[in-house]
Amino acid sequence: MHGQTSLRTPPKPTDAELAILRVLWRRGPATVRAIHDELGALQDTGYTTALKLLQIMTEKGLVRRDESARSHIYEAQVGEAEVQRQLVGHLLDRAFGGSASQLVLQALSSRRATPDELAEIRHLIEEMEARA
Amino acid sequence: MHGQTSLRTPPKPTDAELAILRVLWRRGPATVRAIHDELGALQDTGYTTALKLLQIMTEKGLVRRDESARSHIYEAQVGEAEVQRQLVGHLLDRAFGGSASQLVLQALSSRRATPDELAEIRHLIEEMEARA
DNA sequence: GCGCAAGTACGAAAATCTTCGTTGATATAT
DNA sequence: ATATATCAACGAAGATTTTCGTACTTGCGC
Repeated sequence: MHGQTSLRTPPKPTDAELAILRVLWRRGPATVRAIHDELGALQDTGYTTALKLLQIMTEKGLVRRDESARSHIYEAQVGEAEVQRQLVGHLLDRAFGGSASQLVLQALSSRRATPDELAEIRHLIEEMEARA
Repeated sequence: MHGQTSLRTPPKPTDAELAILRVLWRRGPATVRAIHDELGALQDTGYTTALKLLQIMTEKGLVRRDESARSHIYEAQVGEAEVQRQLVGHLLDRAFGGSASQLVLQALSSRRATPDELAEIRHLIEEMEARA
């Protein structure tokens, strides 16, 4: 055959692809029209651009397509947490020499976290420390 | 006047550019030859590839070039922490909807941190909480 | 001085990513 | 049933990134 019906981990999504995945993760399966409308609030790209991206994402295995209806329904085929880990791991290697604490440090200095968030992170750390 | 002698923040470095910046951050100012040799341990690209990248990075303001000697000396013009914050901030927006705690969570599940690192992060959190 | 080694500059190819126009098919409203 | 709107497919242009090959320059050894 030819297409990427590979069983491997799908490639790292690009920026434009990630924007679409975020819509799918939030809204669940959707048509190109719905996705484009949702995106349109922030971006200003044409309908066929979203369509083309979704076709490419299907080949890459990032989304799955239900063609039973005239308006195809697209659904994320990669999980949000999975992709997040992939991207964080990539950044960790590329820019932080693998040091998670350095990344956390910069994350927290890059955005002021809310007290609730800080408490949440602290609990997470404490749990990990207890477990170790 | 033509080149980017802009006063603005330099653009986000690409992957290949970041690999070079990492060498410069670690070793300090260096020639193309030295950078290429250092890179060559991991990558397998030609000398002129590194040269071209450094020329482009100079235009972008990511590095500065001292042309006084025949072998030009390149030096990082952006700080490591600065770029790290830029990249983390970008990832935060693109993939985590701005939620630093979610990013920290995935960072720590993507790489197991050492007890020392965990303690370091916890102290950082406690400091931030005390300050708030 | 001459030739070789090492350097920079430049153009351009290859790969990837983003964007859209056009075409042809299908449903919908009148 | 005919016109209109909606949709998928496709090709291709434009942008960016990564990669070299080639040409030109300059220093150095002999």
